[in-house]
Parts: sequence; structure tokens; C-alpha cells
Amino acid sequence: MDIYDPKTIEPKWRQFWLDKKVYQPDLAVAKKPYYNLMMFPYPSAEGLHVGNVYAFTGADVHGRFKRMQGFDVFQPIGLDGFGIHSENYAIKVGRHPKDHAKISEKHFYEQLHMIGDGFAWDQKLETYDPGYYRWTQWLFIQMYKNGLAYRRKAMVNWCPSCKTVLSDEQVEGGVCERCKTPTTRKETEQWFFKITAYADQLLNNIPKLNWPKKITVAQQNWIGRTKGLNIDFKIEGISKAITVWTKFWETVFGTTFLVIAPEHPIVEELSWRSENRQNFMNRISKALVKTEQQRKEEIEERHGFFTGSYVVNPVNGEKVPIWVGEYVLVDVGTGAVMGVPSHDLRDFEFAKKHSLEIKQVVSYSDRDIDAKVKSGQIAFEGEGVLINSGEFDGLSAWGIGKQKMADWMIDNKFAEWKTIYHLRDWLISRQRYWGPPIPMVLCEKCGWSSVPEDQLPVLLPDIKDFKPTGDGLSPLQKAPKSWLETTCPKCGGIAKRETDVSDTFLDSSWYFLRYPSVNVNPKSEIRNPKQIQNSNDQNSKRFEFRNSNLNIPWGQEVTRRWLPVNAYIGGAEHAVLHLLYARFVWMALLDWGYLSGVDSPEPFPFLFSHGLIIKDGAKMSKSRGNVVNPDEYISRYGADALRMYLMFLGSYDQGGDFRDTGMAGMYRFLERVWKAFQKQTQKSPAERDPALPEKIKNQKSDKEIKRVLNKTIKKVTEDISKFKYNTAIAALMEFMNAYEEKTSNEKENILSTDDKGKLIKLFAPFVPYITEEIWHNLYPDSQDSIHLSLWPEYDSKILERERIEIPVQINGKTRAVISADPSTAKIQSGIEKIAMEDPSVMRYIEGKKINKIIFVSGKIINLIVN
RNA sequence: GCCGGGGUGGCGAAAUUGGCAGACGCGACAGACUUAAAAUCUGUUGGCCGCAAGGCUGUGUGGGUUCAAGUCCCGCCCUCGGCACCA
Repeated sequence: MDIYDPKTIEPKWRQFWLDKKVYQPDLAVAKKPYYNLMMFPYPSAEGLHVGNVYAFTGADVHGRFKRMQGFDVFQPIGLDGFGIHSENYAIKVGRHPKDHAKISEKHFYEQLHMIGDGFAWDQKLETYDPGYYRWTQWLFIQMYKNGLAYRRKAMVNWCPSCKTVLSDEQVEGGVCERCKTPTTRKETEQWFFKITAYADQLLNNIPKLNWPKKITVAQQNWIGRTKGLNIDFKIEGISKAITVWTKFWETVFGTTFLVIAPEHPIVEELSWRSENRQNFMNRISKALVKTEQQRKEEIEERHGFFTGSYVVNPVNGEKVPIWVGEYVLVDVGTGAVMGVPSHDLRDFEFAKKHSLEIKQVVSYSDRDIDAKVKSGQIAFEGEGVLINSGEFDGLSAWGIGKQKMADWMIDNKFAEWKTIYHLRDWLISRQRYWGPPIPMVLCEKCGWSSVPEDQLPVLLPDIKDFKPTGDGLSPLQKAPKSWLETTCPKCGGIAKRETDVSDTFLDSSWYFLRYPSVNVNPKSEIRNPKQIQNSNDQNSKRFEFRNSNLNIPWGQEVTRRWLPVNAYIGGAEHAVLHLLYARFVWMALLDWGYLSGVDSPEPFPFLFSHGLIIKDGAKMSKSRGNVVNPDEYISRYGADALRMYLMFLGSYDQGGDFRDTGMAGMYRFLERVWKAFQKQTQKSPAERDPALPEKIKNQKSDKEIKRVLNKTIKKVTEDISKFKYNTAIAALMEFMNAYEEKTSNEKENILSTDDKGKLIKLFAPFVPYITEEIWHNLYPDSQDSIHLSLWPEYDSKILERERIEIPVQINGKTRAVISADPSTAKIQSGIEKIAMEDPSVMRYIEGKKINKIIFVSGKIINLIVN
């Protein structure tokens, strides 16, 4: 074979890897376990996106590099196929989600095979597999048993298009994360997970994480811990109080009104006290039906009305009117705000709109500002001196005054410290079909019970009419009675099953714990992988746990060996979704003792988030029509060229712009590599020379090219370690340039077989197929994969001998570059001497006085002349 | 508004953290091969001046520190991403 033909090479080695189980570490005995995990895809659309290929290739390069460094790399893959996204897509193409899952599973796995990643295929999993989701249900039950799952009636986010409730994390800027429809609020009873119980731990652990700043900051903000005061304002006429939360309590003397959210629980009671209850409730319901977006659009309106009731300001006994205001959100703080219009812009706007009193309590050194605040022209939020604040007058607003006022209010029982969080409990229920049924049953006598664990999984019933109904009822309500009704685990009477399914993010919150245990059975812990291979019946594998006595979803020993995940690689879009949920689940499991012996407070100590592939300067999207389908490029140029190109087009953490011409260029480069090795290993025309094998064997490398090779090994090793794949590839290109220049002159074998082997190994993580082919051409007797060979070391002695180039600057401008051997380059006198003798340097210093010489050892010399 | 990236040739991007700006690639131009084209190879390629040697200039922008700034400091502009009526 003499032309580079990926079409014949790639399938051949793909099969070889499978047959030889090259990427299948022995999970039970691995000495140097390295769990290299990529965020698994959700197979919602037509197939693998080039963005997926980008993500997986970068992760695979890392895994291959680690494998060649002698680690037992475990790199599993699976499909996050349950959930709204898959279901919506199935509806769109007019299929039942179950049927669609089969089709997309086949397609995705085919594509995942094509791209040549070193996946551990024996451990794949799909979240819609009953053998998997029985454990998702198990996880729900543990949450319930440990008091972290509870049912509550609450105002929740509702997506009118997906026809289900959503968690806060799934509402992005007021629209549904999946379908971008503006969400509304709806009061219903739902299942929640108490993630807030872990708010502090989630926050406090962040500094321990080796994660991109971007993501840790996003999580910090999302958890949003703020310390403030709860201040009670007693309602006039009844023995109740409204509590406001504030972090600006120093302005409490300036309170001229109180504003509560339309959803505030006291609203009902206040309505009875108002003059016109009908009118009162009309105005409330008008506010409640608005979407989040509508409310935002009407911000300037500052909608609100007076309730007719008053509270008393505890600090000065002043009578303060209670208003309802749409700008006050129920779930921030206490859902009630003390209106201080002189020092809060929103309160100011509200006061202006409704002609409420304004009272200054902080005076500012800037006279102009101070005058304007005093006359009620502006609100100002800044450091100043307290006024109109009783005994606190004259103290600094943000300093001692703030402190003293807090102490005083707490001492007098007006207030107490209250830390609030932006993070709220995780809403788990979904009124959809395609998910794990929530494993709970309701008995009229006994109330809610979890399904006994030995009855898991609660299989998702096959129903034809699975589409969301829109009335807030789950499609599973249409399941047959035989499914809907069951026995109450407590009294044995008739109980009804919960018909909501759980959130997709629950499926993916623990999958990394399952991978190593996919084939674990309780007795031997690790099942012989061969057994799986021989089992033709996929279902027998999947359902084997149903009646097994493995009572948790993972083997203890294998989990201790492989967890936590060594490297987690994926996109940044999950900063406050998946990554937060998974951390929470991990912490809960640790506390419950299910991860005994796993010595890590976090599931992903190291996380790398890759950039985004864009096309023509814009995010790929179907509506823009700029989505790149990897299949076309693979069939045209091969997976290797696509991989190499994706890794080259920008730095892996930044992403890059996909261009067809770049793709073709990379194919040309691989052809050059191919040809170079053909030339070097080719037997003809001297084929008939019987002494040739001996000659090749004894061939020594050209000194110069050996030096370049060593430099390249060093550079590629360092760059791959740092995920700087683009510059690693650039270094390989530079090597090829140098190499080709040399061979075109000499037409000789200038590299020894050993050095050729080293060289091709450097390419192996990026282009696994072509390197395997070249490797076997190089070593025709080898039965082993290049990908299990050891990463080359460079000879530092050769590099030490390299001459160093030293720029010579005159008054800071480079006028010459001199070269010196490494030892001379370190000595000022030596470099000075060479510099002064350089003709172009001499031109600049001739007749001038050298005032100063700056010498940086081995780097630069700068002559300051006048 | 707050937080986090980023702004470097025609384009994608490099730059060992203060030490030769533009590595590597794409594109373009010129040449070789060819009847011709494609492919391949060989050169040139930040801008301005110059026949050339060479010179000047140049990393969003205005200042500053330094022998030396893409890199550090102060002010501003633009852009991408996250959060946002958080009281």
C-alpha cells in the first residue's frame, strides 16, 4: 500500500482494538488506575455533533497520553438518553421515545466507534436502561429515607411548551433551558431534593477544586451566600409581624414603607382587612399570572398598591404603610422589603411612582449628592455618615455605625442574623413520560411510602399516548390500572403510584459511579469481561441485577479503586446544572456511608472545560444552518484528519472556528506524514538486497535530526500535559518540516527504527489509526498496539548541548542575534565579547560610550549607549 | 449593573509569564512540473519607505512603570459567556 487511505486503515484497526481489548483495563486489579471521564452525550438529535467530537477527542487525547505513560486508563462512554430533550425530539420526528431510543442508540454508538476514541466498551450504559434507572430510583429512595427528598406545595417554574415544571437551574434568564419558551410561575405540589442542606459544603469545598475559574465562580454566585439581618415589623391591629431581610440594615431608620411580594403568605390576611377585598385580590391575581419576562419588561412601571394596613418600624416606632410590589420576589430573602427610597434605587422609583415619603438617613461628603438626596431628587447608595438615626447619628454608615446598629437591634430583639442563599431546593418532579417513574406510592391511610427496594425498578409502562397533557398532570396517569395501583408497603392496602418522573439531571448526577460497576456482581465483585463478550443476549446482562442481592449500585472495592474521577472533561454549560447536582449527590452518598473508603470530598477533583466550536463566527445551530456533521468529514478525510484538525484549530480551552479549508490542509499534512514513513520503510527499489534488513537495523539517526526529535518530544510531552494540543501539533509539523528538508537533500534513511518509533508515538494520541498502521509497518512482527506502548523520553543531554541564540539589543532595540554554546550563554563576559565582535553591533556602538550593560543569563543582552 | 473570559496580519492562532511579536496552519501571490487544469513541489507574504543593504512603525485605546511591555499598573472602548429588580 502506498497511498494514505483512511477508509481501509481505520476499520481495520478499530476491529483490532476491539479484539485485543486494548482500551479495556482490568478494573479489579489495575495498578495505576486513571479514570478519564468525558461528559456523556444526550442523544437527542440526528446524531453526534462535531462539538461532541471535539469534546471527546480532546478528552481522548488526554486518556491516550496517560495510557502511554503507563496508567490503566478507564475511559467509559454511555448515553444520557432519558429526559425531556430526547422526548421532545422523539415527538418532533413522530416516534415513541422508546423506539427512538433504540435507533439513536445504534447510530450514536456507531459514530462513537468511528471517531476512534479509546472507550471501554464493556462498561457502556444508558440512563433509560431499567438496569440503570432502577438505581436512579434507588437513589431517590435513599434521599427520601434520609430526609433529603420531600414533597411541598410551592410556586414553581412552569414551561408552557414542555408542559412540565422545571428546576431553577433549568430556567435561564426567564426562559426554559431546553426550548427557550418564557416560563411562568405555578403553584403545585412537587418533590424536592434538599440540596440547600449542602449549600455551605458545596461552597466551602470550592477552593479545593482544581477547576476552571469560570465554573467555580459561577457555582459560587449560584449558591450565593449572603449574611444579613431579619428584622421584624409588627403589623398594626393584629399580633403578627412581617419579617424583612436586608444587608443594608444601617438605613432602617429611613424606612418609609414596606413592600411585600404578591405571593407573600400574609397577602390573604391583609386582603380581609382592606376596604375592597375584591379589588385587592384582583390586583394580586393580575400580578401572579404574569410570566417572569413580562414582569421584567414592566420594571419601570413599578406596579404596586397599598394594602390598607400598617406596620411599626421597631427602631423608631414610626407607622409605615404596607404595599404590595411586583418588584419584590417571594423567594429572595423573606419576600418582603423595607422601603428606603433615599438609599435604594428601586425603592426610590417605587416611592416616586406612588408618591411615598422619602427620608434621608445617610449624608454624603459630596455636597451636590447630599443636597439631591435631601430634596428627594435622587437615591444614593454609598458610604457616608448616619443622620436621622437616633443614637447612631454621626457614625459611619458602613463602618462602626453599621456594626453598632446591628448589635443594638439584636440586643433589643428587633432583629436576628440571617444568612440567605440564592440556591434553592432542587425540584425533581417532571410531568413528562420519558424518565424514571418516581418510586413512591400514596396510600389513603398511610400517606407516602417509598417502593421497597427489592421491587425496583418501577418499570416505565409502555403507553401509546405519552405526550404531555398541559394540565399539569403526568402522562403516566394514563397508564393501565394494573400499573397505577399497587400494594401499600405499610398496610398492604391499595396504594397509588406517583405518576411524575424524575428530572433528567438526576440520571446524570451519579452515572460516573456506575461505570466501573456496570458488570460487577456481588460475589466476585468483578465479572469476567469474557463472559459478557460471550453473552449474546444483551438483556440478560442488563437485567441480571434485578434479582441479585447487590443492594447498592456499585461494588465497594472497585469504587474505592477508581473513584474519584481523575479527570473530568466537558463543556462549561453545565456549570450550575449537572456539576452542582453531581457534587451534591456525592456528598450525600458520602454522608450515608455508601462510599466508604473513597477518600475524596468531591467527585471531580480535576475538571477541564473545553471551548466551543463555532462556525463562521457563530455558535452552531440548526436555525442558522451552520451545523457541521462529522460523518461527512470522516467519510471524506477519515477520523484521524478530523481529530487532528479539531485539536489544531485553537487552544482546547478556548474552542475555535471550523473551516473546510483547514480540514483539507490537515489531510494533506497526514499524507505527508504517511509518505515520509513510506519512504523510510519502503523496501523497493533495493528490495532485492538481502542485506537490507540488517542495514535498516543498524541505521543510525542523523545527529541534527535527532536533536530536533528530542526537542519535539519535550515540547509535545509538555504541551499535551497542559492540554495545549494546538501547539503540540504545531511542534509535530515543525519536526516534519525539518525532517523533509533534510531527507530531500540526503535521500537517505536519516532516522533509526527506534527513533522512528519514538516519533510516531508522539502522533498517536491525536491520530490513533494512522499511527497504528505505521507502527505495524515499522515493526511487522509486533502483535501489540502502539497505544499500549510507552511514551518516549527525551535525552536531556542532547538538548543541553544545543546552542543558544542570544539577541543583542542596543538601547532596547534588537540589532543582532548571536549564538553561543550553553555554557557561554550563561556568562556575561563571554556573551559581551561575542556581541562586541559582531559587525552589526559594532556599527551601532562605534564611537559611542557604553553606559550600562544589562545581561539576562542565557536570554538577552542589552547595551545602553549614548 | 455585577462577575468571568477575550481583543495580536487577509483568516485560525503562537509567544517558555517582563526578554527577538506573529511560531504553526489556512488563504493569497509568484515560480517549477503539465498541452492545460487539478494535485504536488519551491519561494514570498503585518504595514510604510527603499533597487538593495537596511530603516521606521506595529499587539483595541489614552497614560504610566522599566534597560526592555502583547505581558505589569491606572483610566476608557469593544466583544463573548454567566448571573441579575438579591433588597
